[in-house]
Amino acid sequence: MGKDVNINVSNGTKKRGRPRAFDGEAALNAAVEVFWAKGFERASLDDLTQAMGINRPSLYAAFGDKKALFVRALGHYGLGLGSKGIKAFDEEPDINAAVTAFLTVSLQLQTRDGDCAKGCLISNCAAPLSGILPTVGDMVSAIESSTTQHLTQRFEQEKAGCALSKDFPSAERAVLLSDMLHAQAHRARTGASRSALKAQIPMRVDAVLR
Amino acid sequence: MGKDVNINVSNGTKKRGRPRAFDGEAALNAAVEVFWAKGFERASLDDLTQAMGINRPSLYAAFGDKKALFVRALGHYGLGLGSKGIKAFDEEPDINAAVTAFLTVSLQLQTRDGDCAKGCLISNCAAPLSGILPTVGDMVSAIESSTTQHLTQRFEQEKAGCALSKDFPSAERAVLLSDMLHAQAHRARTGASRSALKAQIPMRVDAVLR
DNA sequence: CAAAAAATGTACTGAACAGTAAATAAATAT
DNA sequence: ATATTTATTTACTGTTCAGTACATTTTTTG
Repeated sequence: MGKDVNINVSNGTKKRGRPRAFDGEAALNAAVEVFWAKGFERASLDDLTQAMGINRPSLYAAFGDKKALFVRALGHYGLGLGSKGIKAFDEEPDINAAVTAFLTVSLQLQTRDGDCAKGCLISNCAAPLSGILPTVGDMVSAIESSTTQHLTQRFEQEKAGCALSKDFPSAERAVLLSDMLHAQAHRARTGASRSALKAQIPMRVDAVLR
Repeated sequence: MGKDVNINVSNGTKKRGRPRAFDGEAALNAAVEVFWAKGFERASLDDLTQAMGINRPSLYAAFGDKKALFVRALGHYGLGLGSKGIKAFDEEPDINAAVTAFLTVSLQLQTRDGDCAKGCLISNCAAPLSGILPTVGDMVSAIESSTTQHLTQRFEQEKAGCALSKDFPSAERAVLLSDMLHAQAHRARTGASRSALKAQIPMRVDAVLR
């Protein structure tokens, strides 16, 4: 298979030993899908190794045990798919359009086509584990407070630019917008259709921006 | 043990056979606690039977299998603990106080003292199972749409009584209030303190009532 | 061309788990 | 009294699962 040369990116020297036959990022993407669809407990190692296209010892060597893999998958999701909403938010110059884009892009993810998992890996799979795998609870809190801070900063900028009134409670509304995201994920998980949730976005935007 | 007489409540005639040595409602309450704390998959039958104070065959005879027990526990929670918020809502004549009470009483439940489970059995344990145990998804939807309808009716009454403006979008705001409940549960589950969440209640009430 | 290092493939292990069989106990019905 | 019905007790069954031992393959180092 692998006719590649092992390159250690940090200093350019070649790595000893047999090279990996799989792409770590692609494997993580596959793990995300499995955990997202089945949750932590129901995702068996057979499910994971099959989806990731690697065998068990490779998984353990690369990622540690199942809990560590879940943590890696969660972080990968937070930086990848899970951040698409906030990126869309950043790209909209108008604050109303930005909040709308945040919810709309997130909704696309929460109600994907096909038989893939609905909802959100963080809200629906990781959060329920909070009391059980302590690392997971801390990670969820960290991801969310980071998002909230980011939203708060943007609201403060808009106040400076007079797009929002001077007494706009930025931090509170950032929490509220984050709550809207979780609520949307909850509805998507429990079967609400994309069109039904899309119709609710103006109401949610209004709740955030007054 | 049981020196009781078997009474069939429906017609007063005595029931054949050995009487049950346990109280079905108390057993369900115990099952609720176990599922709430551990989730469906991590709650083992040893956990359940120990907490419920019955042995395995009695559990299977009384409730069916583990899935059926979860469904029963979920329904029991929905009618019992899970409805305390809506009851508090109904008892407050002022609409602002009612919405506040709805969130406050729910928060007590979501952040109980001791080492018991935080959050909500519906939001944090049942909803994640939606795609996996179809019955559960349908039950969650049913419980929530019932709550939303109830809230909507009250809002409409308040409009008739002029406590809310004529153009108040009752149905939308009922959904929004239900969303606030889920968001609070999510925060509680992931470690937010009761006092921190209590401080956010006025903001959430404001989002619902304008 | 060895020797060392690192990854892969196969097959296994011990534990935990959901569900059940069979015997026993406690009540009512005739 | 005896039979019938229903619940409890104990012990078991077959399966699934996370994690690992061991041999093999592929690479770099000397």
